[in-house]
Amino acid sequence: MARKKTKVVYITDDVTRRRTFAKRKRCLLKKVYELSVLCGVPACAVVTAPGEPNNQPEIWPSIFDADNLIGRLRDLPASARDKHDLDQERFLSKEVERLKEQLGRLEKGNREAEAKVALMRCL
Amino acid sequence: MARKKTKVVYITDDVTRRRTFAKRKRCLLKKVYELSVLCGVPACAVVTAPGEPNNQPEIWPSIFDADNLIGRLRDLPASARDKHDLDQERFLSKEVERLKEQLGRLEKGNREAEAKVALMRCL
DNA sequence: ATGACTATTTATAACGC
DNA sequence: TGCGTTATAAATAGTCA
Repeated sequence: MARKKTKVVYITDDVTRRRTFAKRKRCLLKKVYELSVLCGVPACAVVTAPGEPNNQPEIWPSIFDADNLIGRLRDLPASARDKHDLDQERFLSKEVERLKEQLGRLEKGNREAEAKVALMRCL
Repeated sequence: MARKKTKVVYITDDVTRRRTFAKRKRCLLKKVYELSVLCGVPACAVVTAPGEPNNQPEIWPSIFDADNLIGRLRDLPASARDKHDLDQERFLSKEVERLKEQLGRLEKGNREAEAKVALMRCL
């Protein structure tokens, strides 16, 4: 994104990819930290590098915080279940549906498409 | 960070903080997406805004992926986490396996919820 | 508050060692 | 393979519509 505008596609050259990974990972975690502090909100990020040498997973703020935060979110719908069964039923059906789609994509090994779709949901 | 260099401290002004939150959250999720695609690595981010209006947690790529990724790291023995890594193929296989287990649990939960609703209709 | 618009600060791709 | 440096691309704080 500097000297030259780059497309968001997998970097095939090992050296370049590892270098980009290291740089961007660092900045990403910094951004998560800044957002968390500036806005006083819980946030976490996890990045791993399977298949790479020296693949320490990077987790911010910590694996415990991350696990805790995500676990809480995951359990939220469950706690609402007792009070709103109809909503919950709908929720579960949707989640199962989504998981099935996800499963299909994973089996095809099409993670990029999945990532794009996920991003579109967020933007 | 533009017009004026800002310190990384909690933004007390509600309007400013919410605006900053919205802008930065969007960019952050984009960064996670880019890193994931550029380097072909699993990554996730979670951001929430408790106490704010419209505080849907933002999770990328999805809560299941995030939970999966973090759970996997948590469950890994420290030695495996530090020294070695799964190659991409084994990684994907494991992910699929885990998703299938999750799918089974969800379906079970869904059946139970459906049964509950059906029961309520009779009472 | 929602979106567009800069002036600046940051992030970073390509180099250089 | 790793670090600095530098020229660009991106992000973004403040502002106005």
